[in-house]
Amino acid sequence: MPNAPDVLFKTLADPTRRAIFERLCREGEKTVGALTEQAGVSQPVVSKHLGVLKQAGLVRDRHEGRHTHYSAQLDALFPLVDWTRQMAGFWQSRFDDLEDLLKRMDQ
Amino acid sequence: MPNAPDVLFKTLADPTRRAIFERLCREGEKTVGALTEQAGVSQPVVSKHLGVLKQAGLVRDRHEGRHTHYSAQLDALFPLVDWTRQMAGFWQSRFDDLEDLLKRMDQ
DNA sequence: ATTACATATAGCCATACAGGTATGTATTGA
DNA sequence: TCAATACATACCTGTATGGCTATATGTAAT
Repeated sequence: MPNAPDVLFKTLADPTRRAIFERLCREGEKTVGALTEQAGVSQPVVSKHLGVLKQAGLVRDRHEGRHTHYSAQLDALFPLVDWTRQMAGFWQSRFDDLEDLLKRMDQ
Repeated sequence: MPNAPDVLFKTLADPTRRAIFERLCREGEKTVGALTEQAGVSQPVVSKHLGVLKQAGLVRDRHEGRHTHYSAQLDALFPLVDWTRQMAGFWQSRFDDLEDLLKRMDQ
């Protein structure tokens, strides 16, 4: 049972795949063909990466005739932000604990 | 030439390794032995993961006799925060562009 | 109907890597 | 000095997966 951060880290760990996602963030909706032109890999590979991104909720697809338009779903990144915040939070609270300890020792 | 987000995503993509890092964030400095007890994998595997985390700058080690204490280096997460912010920023600016366009069309 | 085009799927291959066991290297203690 | 402990390294193995080509599917155009 992979949790949200797990899926996100795994999905974004591949440079090619992350580059596709970044481009969708920067430039908005794009077709598979347009993405393939700059991806440096074959069209089937791009399709596969888009499938993984979609599975992770990071992109949406919209069919229009024989074209498929993909766009980034930014809210899917929230678990990542949340995870980072948690890590920072743990860090901070341990720091607070230390401060508390030092204060108590000071008395 | 892997950039910072690349290394971080790759390093944190493995659940076992990320769990080790999370534990160091939550509970602070720990020895390899202590980490191994709860990691669910053998000691050599834990050592290897710690090596990867260290390579990524996510942990520091401190030698004390025959013990090695590892601790999380939270600032190493910054490129991740930065990357997320960038993605959100692109999204936002494209949104602003759209708003601008609509405003111009409104006139 | 037929052809061209856009994308998805299937199947294959090579490589990366997480995990294991065995062993090496230091350091402590008897 | 010798045994025990703590960790790191070496080496092997199985599996996951990113890449490819070939092909299927579905849509537009002629």
